[in-house]
Amino acid sequence: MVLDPVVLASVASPRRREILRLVWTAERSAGDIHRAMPDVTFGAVSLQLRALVEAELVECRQQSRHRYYRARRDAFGEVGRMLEQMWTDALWQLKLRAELESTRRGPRPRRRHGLRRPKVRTP
Amino acid sequence: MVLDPVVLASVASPRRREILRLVWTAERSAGDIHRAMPDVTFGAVSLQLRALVEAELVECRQQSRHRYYRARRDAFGEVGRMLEQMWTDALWQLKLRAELESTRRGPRPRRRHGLRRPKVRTP
DNA sequence: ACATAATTTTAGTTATAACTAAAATAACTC
DNA sequence: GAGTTATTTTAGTTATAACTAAAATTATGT
Repeated sequence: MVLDPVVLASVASPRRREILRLVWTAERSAGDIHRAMPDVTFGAVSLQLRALVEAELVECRQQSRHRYYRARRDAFGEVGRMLEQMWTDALWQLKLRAELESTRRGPRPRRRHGLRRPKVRTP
Repeated sequence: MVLDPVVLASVASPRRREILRLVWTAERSAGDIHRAMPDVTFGAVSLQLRALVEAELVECRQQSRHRYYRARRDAFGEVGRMLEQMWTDALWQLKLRAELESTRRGPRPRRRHGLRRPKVRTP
């Protein structure tokens, strides 16, 4: 099995690597994954999960209201071992945060309409 | 040496992989590289070469009017072996062309000003 | 049937990668 | 120093990845 460009493109994104790390050894629900990534919206996580499923790198199982995702580790070939090795680095989280910050696209999160704090009256 | 995100991002681009293949085992001049890639302008090649040099994955030597580029193979770690393996695949060129087509950005090449064909008079 | 919870989908935004064309630079030749 | 060759740089274009907010969907409990 030769190195697949789809695998390369998928793991080149720090956000997708973050998700892959979470679903690498155990399955996790979408909400669970989102709670581990407080710097993005649920929608953004859902879209990346869809991309990973479409790339056939992650699979999804539905049970009641939840959807559980997990990595298809065998689909990564040698890259899988490299990722695992990467995650043993004590600094990987720090490096990941830095990369996420520096490569961020799209609008920055604004306060959601329904969660706006009520104005505090200054008497 | 752990897997470097810079290496990942660099080799995730099919255009840069194409260049890396050309400068992997021997050094080549910029013009030489461009002649092997007739679907892009010289400028585009030059910019990708600069990106690879800045990522410290390629080095450049100047001699008279030419600049010779070559890959710093040791900087790729395990990914280097994976690329080499990829290039042994009989279909890699075909797959690369397909990927280049499908991921193309920017304006399509237009006929250059100076190379415009003169109008043929229809008497 | 209705409310709630989990998740996806849609429509719109932003930043940027990857290109183009053309101008600029640098080194050589005459 | 004018012309030629090799290459880089600049300014502008285009397509798209990665996001947001909000609406829609789906399943479950009451």
